[in-house]
Amino acid sequence: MADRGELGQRKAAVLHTIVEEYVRTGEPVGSETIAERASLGVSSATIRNEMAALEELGLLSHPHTSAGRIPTDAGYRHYVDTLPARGRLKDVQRRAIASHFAEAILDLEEVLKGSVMLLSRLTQYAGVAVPPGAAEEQLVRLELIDMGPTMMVLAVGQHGRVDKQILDRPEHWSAEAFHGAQRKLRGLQGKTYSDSQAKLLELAATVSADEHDLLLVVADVLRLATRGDHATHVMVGGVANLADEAQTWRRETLRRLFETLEREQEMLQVLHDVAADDVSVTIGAEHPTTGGWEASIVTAPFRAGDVNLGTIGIVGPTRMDYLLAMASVRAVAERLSEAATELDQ
Amino acid sequence: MADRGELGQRKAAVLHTIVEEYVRTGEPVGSETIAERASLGVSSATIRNEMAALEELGLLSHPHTSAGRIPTDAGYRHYVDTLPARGRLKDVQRRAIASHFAEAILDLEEVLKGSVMLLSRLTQYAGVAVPPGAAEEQLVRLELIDMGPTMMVLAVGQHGRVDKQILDRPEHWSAEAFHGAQRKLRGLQGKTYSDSQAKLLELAATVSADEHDLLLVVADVLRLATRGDHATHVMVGGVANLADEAQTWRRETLRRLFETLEREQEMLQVLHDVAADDVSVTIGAEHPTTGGWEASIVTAPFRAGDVNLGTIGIVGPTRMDYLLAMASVRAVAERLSEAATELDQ
DNA sequence: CTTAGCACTCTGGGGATGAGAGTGCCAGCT
DNA sequence: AGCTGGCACTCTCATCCCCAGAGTGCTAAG
Repeated sequence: MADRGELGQRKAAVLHTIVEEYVRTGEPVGSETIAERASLGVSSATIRNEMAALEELGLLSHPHTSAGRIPTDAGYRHYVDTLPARGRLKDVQRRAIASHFAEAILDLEEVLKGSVMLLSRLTQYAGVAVPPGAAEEQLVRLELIDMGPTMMVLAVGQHGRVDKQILDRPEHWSAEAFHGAQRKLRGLQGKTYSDSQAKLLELAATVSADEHDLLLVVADVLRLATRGDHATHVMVGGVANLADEAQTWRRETLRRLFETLEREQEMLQVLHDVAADDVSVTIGAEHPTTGGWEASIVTAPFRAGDVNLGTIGIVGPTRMDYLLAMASVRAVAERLSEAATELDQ
Repeated sequence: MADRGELGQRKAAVLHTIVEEYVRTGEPVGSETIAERASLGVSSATIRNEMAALEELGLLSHPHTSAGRIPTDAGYRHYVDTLPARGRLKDVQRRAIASHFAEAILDLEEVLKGSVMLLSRLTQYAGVAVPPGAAEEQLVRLELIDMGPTMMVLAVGQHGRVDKQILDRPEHWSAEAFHGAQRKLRGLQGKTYSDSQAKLLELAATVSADEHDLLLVVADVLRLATRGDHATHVMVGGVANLADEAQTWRRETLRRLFETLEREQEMLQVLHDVAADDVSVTIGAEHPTTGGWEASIVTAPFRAGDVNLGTIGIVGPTRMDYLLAMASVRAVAERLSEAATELDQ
């Protein structure tokens, strides 16, 4: 067996057992328990020495003298980083995932919503997702619609994305400018969002001032749609799980957690910060925002081919079943990537 | 002063004082307190007699022998029904509402979302809303878009509503049928959703089988859009307020409350059940669903002219500041109606 | 009908206590 | 040198008791 981290094999084993036991029961774990559970062939006294050392290293903590140990954030971190194997989901869970992805995918957004709920059911935590930006998606419709006193910019993407924005008509309004703009927009159908946006800025320079304004407004709608980091809806689902009795959060912490989950901008920021190439785990105070709520985040990106589309994951207590969470998020993200890749062709 | 309900003036006054005091402090209210607060000119002994009678009537209850009284659901009901006057909002609150509706309304859906959050901030409870169905809205676009292996039905309403649905192509697919359908749909622009739906069913009878299928699919999308009771998104906002420490809910109750708030269908059902012409209050067990969570719902419809569009309101604990809640909901619903009416022209 | 007075009830906080869990350390063993 | 049994020590938590305080319900008198 290889060394785990820099701890030495036995310390690592002790740490792992403590994390798993604590996650399972919610009670601080004593040396006896570990001596029984982890088959290390040493007595509880030896375990006690190891635990003292682990506490010295900042990986464990002591609620009080005569209680067992609980992992610190750093302890969880070490545990997660030295997990010997990927978690395997149970058959029920695999079936749940399979059946969720069984039908042909029509609308990625719908599937994503469903996946968030699926993750929340699998893990009993809250599911979150950042849907794809539209940059490389092709436009199948791009319209400026006259709605009497207002106008609507409407963009429809190849994969079913629809962006709309309703705006006041610009002050300088003329039917010719409007029709001119409409015609130019029609010419952009088939191009990608970002190409169209660039093209619009170009075109805007060549036309009348009135039409110029209109085209810029449309360009701005496209800009917002392409930026994954703004004005996107963060999807959140299954938050009721966080209010479960099993969770140890105090009311005030729970409240702040819910508040953040509701603030899309803040959640986007958090999810953006924790994004990584593979399954990523952020534990408690590792992120300034989550530090305030004793929560951990497990996310993974999903892709179409090689391009990252978005992020999906879960939010739960630091005392989390990381193996389950990581396996679930990984599995769902993979299926989602397959689905998105297929859709992309 | 008129009789309040069938209780007699003094009993009603005692009940009102108990409700207000209990809502304010969260503590059971004793006879002394009432004798001081309600200036009835009688002693606490008399109040005690009245309280015993009110308890007999099922309007008050006793946590234990030597505690004060707290209102039952029926007690709150009587209180709400015999409120002497409409609540007046404080200046800050009126200003918050005014400033929220200060800008010209462009997109009713956006305004509605904002209004839900506004209500949740005003009352410190959770805001909810059922957005309008589309029945009487005019279609400004109705399209069938070829998206390769799938197709999208896209409907855009006069007031900014956008409905989309992505579907598999029907088995019997032909370019002619598709173009035929597209042409017919274009002819429906300017009509209302429900007229268009009816017209589509008519048209479907007169065309080829392939085209028939396409038109029916579109008709079904319109049908869903017009039904306020299905496939609509219930808007929910400010749920974090419900997790506040001041709320007395047990964890399990809180959890069930959140669960229901997340289930759109169930919330739609509840909000549909409690809907009324004016501000409506549903207290605790008065509704089977809310009975389970010791919560009350205050809602009001909003209208454009005379037609009901949707419902907006709040969900909070039965121990709620009903005066504030009703005044806030009423004020926001009124402003919303004004805005919607203006938009309608 | 109202009220003062009073006995009674129940809660909740404040010790006190003891069992139990778990630690830390030491001395002896391998 | 590392492991272990043994043991004293510490701290929590549940329990019990007790009492003050709040509030009631009833009675008898105004």
